[in-house]
Amino acid sequence: MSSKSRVPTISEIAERAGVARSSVSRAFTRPELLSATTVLRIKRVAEELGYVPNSSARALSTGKTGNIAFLVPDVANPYFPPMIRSAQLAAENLDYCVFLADFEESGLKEEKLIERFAGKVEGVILISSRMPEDRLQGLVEKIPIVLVNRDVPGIPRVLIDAGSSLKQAVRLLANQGHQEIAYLSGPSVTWTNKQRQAAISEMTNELGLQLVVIPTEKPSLESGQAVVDQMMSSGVTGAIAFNDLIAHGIMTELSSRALGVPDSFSIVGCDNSISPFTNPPLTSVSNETTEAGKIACEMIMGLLGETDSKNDQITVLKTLLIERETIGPPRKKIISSPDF
Amino acid sequence: MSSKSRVPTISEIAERAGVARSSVSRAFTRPELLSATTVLRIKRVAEELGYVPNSSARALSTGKTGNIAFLVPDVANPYFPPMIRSAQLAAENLDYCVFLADFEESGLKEEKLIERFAGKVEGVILISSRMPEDRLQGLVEKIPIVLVNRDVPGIPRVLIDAGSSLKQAVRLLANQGHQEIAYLSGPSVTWTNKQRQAAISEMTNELGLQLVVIPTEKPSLESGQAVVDQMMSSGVTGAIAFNDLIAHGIMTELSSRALGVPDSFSIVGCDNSISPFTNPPLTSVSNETTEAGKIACEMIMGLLGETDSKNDQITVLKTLLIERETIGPPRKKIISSPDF
DNA sequence: CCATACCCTGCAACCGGTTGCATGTCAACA
DNA sequence: TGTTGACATGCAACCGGTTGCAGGGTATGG
Repeated sequence: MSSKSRVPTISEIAERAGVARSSVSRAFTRPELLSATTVLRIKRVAEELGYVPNSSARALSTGKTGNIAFLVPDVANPYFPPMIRSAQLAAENLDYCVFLADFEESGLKEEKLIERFAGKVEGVILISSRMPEDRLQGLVEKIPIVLVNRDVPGIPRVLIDAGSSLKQAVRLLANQGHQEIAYLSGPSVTWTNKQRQAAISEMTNELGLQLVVIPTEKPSLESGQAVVDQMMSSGVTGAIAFNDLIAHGIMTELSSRALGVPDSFSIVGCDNSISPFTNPPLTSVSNETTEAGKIACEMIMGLLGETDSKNDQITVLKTLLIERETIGPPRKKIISSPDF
Repeated sequence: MSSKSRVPTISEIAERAGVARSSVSRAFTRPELLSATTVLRIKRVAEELGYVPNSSARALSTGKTGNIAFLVPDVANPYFPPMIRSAQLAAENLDYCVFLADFEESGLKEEKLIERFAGKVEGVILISSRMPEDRLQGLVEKIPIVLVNRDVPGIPRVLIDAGSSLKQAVRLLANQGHQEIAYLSGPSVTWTNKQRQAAISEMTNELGLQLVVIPTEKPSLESGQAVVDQMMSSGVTGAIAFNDLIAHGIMTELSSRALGVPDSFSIVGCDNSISPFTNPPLTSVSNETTEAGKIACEMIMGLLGETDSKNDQITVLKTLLIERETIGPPRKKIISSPDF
C-alpha cells in the first residue's frame, strides 16, 4: 500500500522560500520576470522538496494539456510503427505527450476514441481514417485534426502518393511480357487503396494489359495467403499487392505449393515494410512513412500555435519503386482445357 | 483559423437547467443522489449544448487523470505491438487512456520519459525496462509501476519464461546431431536475454554441447545479417537467436550466400512474431505477449483501485516451442585445413 | 398534529496552478 | 531633491469541476 510520497504544491514551495505562490509559478514558467536570485532560491527549494508542477492544474488554467492523440487502424501492421515513432519524437521535442490508440480498422471505433480523447488532447492525428467525410468535417470544428493518407478538403493532410511508383511497376511487368495481372486490393474505403488502384488501373489501360482486382479481407499476411487460390485461377501471371504483408502472404502460400517467385509468378508489394527481408527480396514501393509522421506532427503543432496558419495545407510525399527479385517473365501459361 | 466552438461549462448547464453547479456535476458522476427527473433534465440540457466534462478540471479535483503510460524499447519491433494493443484494449474497458512512448532501448531515455509522464498518469507499465534496479526501486515510491519482462523484487511484474521451450529447442538440435551451437544474444542488460541465455547454457552443459554466445548489436534483422560471418566462422552448425528478427536476418543472409536452411544450417527463433511467415517457416518459441499486456494493465488497475493489493505480485507466463521447418541434421563439417 | 428520518438540492470550499493588476523599491535623470 | 520609469513581487480572481455539510421538503410513525 505504497505510501507514494505526496508531491509538494506550489504553496509549500512558496512558504518555504518565503515568496508568493505566483512567484513560484513564474519561476518555472516565466523566470525572466523575476530576479535571478529569487529564481535560484525557489528552484533550490523546489528541488529539495522534489516539486513537480501538477499538469492537470496547469492544463486547467492555461487550457493547454500538452497532449495529442495519434490514431492508427492497426498497430501491429508494420507500416505504422515507424510513423508512430517519428511523430512521437517530434512531439516530444516540443514537450508534448502522445496518446496512442488502435481503432481496429473501424470508423465507428475511431469516432468513439476521438470522443474519449477530446478533452484530453489539443489535437488529433488520424492515420488512414475510415470515418465518413461529413463526420470528419463536423469533427474538425471541435478539435484540430491532421489527416494522413486521407484526402478531405479543408482538413490539413499529408498524403503518400504511390501512384507513379505503381505505374512504374506495371510498366516493369509489361516489359517482362505479362499480359494479365492482378491487383490485390486493400481496405476499400481508404484513400490509400483507391489511389493505388486508380494508378494501376490507369496504367494497365494505357498499356493494354488485363487487370483483375481481387479484394482481400484485411491488409495482412493471412489475407494474402487466403486469396492465392482465387488469384491463380484467374489466370494472371503477376500481381501487385496493396501492401507488403499481403504480398508476403502470397509468396508464402505459393512457396508451400512449390511455386517459386519469380519463376512461376511475379509479385510486387507496397510500403517497403518487410520487403527487404523476404525470401526472395520483394520488389516494393518505398514510402516515407517516417517523414509523414513527423510532418503530421508538425502540422498539428502549427495548428495549435498560430490560429492563423492556413488549415488547408496539404503535403504530398513521393515514393520510390525499389526493384528487387520478385519480377520475372511470365511462366508459359498452361492451357487447361477440360473438354479436351 | 477554426472558431473551434467553445464547449459549455458546468455553470452554463446549471443556469440553463435552473439547478446548482453541484447538481450538474452529480448528474454525471453520482446520478443516484438526484431525483430521476432532475438528472434527465440536466442531461437533456447538456446534450443540447454539447457539454463535455473538462477532464483537466476533473483530474485536478479528484486527483485521478484516467491515464496510464506504456513504455516500450522499440515500437517497430513486432514483438511489442500486440502487447500494446491488448494493454490498450484492457485500459479502454476501464475508461483509461494510454500514452505510448518508445525509449529506444535506452535506460536514460526511459527515465526521462517517466519523469515527463509523472504528473499526467496514474501508473506506468514498463516493458523490458533497461533502468538500473535501484532507480526503479526509487521510482516505485513515487508512482505505481508494473514491469513486463523484468524481475525486480517489490515491483509487480509479469514475466514471460521462455526457458523450458528453449531447453527443448536445444534438445531438438542435439537429437539431430548438432554438437556445437550458437546463441545469438539480445540486449545484454535485459532480463529476457539473461534468462534465455541462462536456460540455453544450462541445457547445453547438461547435454555436453558446445555453446558459443555471439552478441548482436540490436534485436533487429540487420543485426542478424551482420553477425553471420562471425557465426559461420565459429564452426557451429546450428543456432538459437534471441528473437525472430535476428533469426530471420540470419536466414536472409545465409540465403543470399546460397546456404539453405535447414540443409546447411539449423536455426531457431524466439517470440513467434514473424516466424510463421518466413521462408522456410521458422521454428520459434511462442509466448503470450497479448496476454502479458492485458495482465500488466490489470495489475496497474489493481494498484490504483485498492491500495491494499499486495504489490509484490508476480505472474509468470509459459511459452511453447513451435516446431516448423528450420531444424535439420548438421551439415558435414568442411574441415578447412589451410596448411594441408 | 408533531417529531423523526430520509431524500433531494444548494452552498461554498477546495484541487493547484496562472495571470492581470496593483504596489513597492530603487536608480536614473532633470 | 523631486519625478519618472523600470523592475520585482504580491494579491486575488480565475480555470471547471468535486464534495462535505447544511437546510428545506415530504412522507412516515406515534
